[in-house]
Amino acid sequence: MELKPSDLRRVNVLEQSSDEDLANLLNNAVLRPIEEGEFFFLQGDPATHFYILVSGKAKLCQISKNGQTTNLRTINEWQVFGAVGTVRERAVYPACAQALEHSVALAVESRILHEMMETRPHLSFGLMQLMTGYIAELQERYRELATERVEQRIARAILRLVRQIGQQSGDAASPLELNLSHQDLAEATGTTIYTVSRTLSEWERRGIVKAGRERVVIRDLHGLMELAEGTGQ
Amino acid sequence: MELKPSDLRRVNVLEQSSDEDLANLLNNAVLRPIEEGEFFFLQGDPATHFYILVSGKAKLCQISKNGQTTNLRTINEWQVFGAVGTVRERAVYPACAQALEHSVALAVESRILHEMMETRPHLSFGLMQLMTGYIAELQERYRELATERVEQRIARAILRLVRQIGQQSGDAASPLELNLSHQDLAEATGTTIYTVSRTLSEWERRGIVKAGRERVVIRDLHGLMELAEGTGQ
DNA sequence: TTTTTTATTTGCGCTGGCGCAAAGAAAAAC
DNA sequence: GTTTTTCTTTGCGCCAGCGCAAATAAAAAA
Repeated sequence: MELKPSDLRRVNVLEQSSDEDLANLLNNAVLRPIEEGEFFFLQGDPATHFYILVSGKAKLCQISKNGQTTNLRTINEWQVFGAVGTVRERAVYPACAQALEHSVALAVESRILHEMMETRPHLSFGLMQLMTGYIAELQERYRELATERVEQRIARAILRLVRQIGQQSGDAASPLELNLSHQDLAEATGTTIYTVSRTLSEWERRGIVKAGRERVVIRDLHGLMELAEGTGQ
Repeated sequence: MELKPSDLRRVNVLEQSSDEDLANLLNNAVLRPIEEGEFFFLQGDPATHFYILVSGKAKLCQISKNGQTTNLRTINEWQVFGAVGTVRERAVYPACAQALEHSVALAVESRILHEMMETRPHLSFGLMQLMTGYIAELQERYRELATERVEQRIARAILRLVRQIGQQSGDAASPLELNLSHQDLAEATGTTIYTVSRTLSEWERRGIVKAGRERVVIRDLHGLMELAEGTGQ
């Protein structure tokens, strides 16, 4: 695979960048193909590069000492991740990035973007917008985890993914089918595969979803939204 | 109370700013005194201003529909909060800011800082450093909430506050006494006042802390750290 | 001082969700 | 095809933590 500078305009933060800048980024970057399940970087690694996901799908997660994984967010094509190093010298990644399928990311030296941001405010603003959006989502999910029941959190997680994918594909019609395992859902909502399974089974009985192996089909979007809102009880 | 431009250098982000810039900020700002329990802003309000806490203490929190409060972080003197509006037009605050005691904050028009950042990269980097630090903390707390027991989370919350205050006062000797109610701890760790009370009572029996009304004195810092690490079992 | 308010403690019962274990089902590898 | 691996389901027992209710204690107000 070969990337042209202009391809990078598909990245939100780089929309308005000049050809020279984009070429400069490419010159200080390498394409890193990563197999499913492998890591782009681990929590605690020196944040020497920031990444742009070129193809595939990945997730940001934290792994606790006892081996439990917590999903923080999913990363889709042309999204930036691991950008802490562009902001602070000798930073380390505060989470790990794992490929959910065979994926390719462009690893760009943090220093380069940092230097560019010195003179290109739109880059800083783009990155800050990413950060504030991410903070808002994290805060919301934190509150959910602290105050809501598992069923509600699973409903929200599914709807969040639906929105994310719909937004990315630009489709007006929501994709009512998701590829995600119970494991994924459990890690994203802070519960266990057993509880996810029981919850989905119950929903299937009620005609809200249809669950398959690593697949969830939404049958009653409205009903699911009610569950997410905690209405219904 | 009257603020001099140079006072603003106590704010991390503004350390390196020129006198003119600081004066400019002050000219577009007002001091807002807020009584204990009242709000600087609510979640969803238009983010027209960003704030610098001049005196007192505040917290960022979310309040869910059913009235439950979740504490996101505490804000100490000379810290910046509510800065989303400086990054994006027509942004709204993703959380609310509540005074924990009688407090005064400088409310600066978001637009001003935004304009300054166009030409002063160090401001952007300062703000981004705040954001990345906050993101790292949120991610960590999210994982804790998803994977750890209540006892461990309470221990961590207490230690976090100790570190925060020690860092702020610049004291080498940790302050082993905290002013915080069970309510605060419950909201910060996603549990209930009952469980906090039971946990502290148990710790008191074991000689780890001494609990009073809106007060926690740490007797055995090492023991508390072991609880936070999940060692001990 | 007394009264009122606010914070904390604790007994008690209950339940949401955990997690083992074992079986079933779908996919992948051979 | 068969075997192996991976994912899902479900019965079962259990317990961490919830939350009411009532008592107690400490502070604040009168």
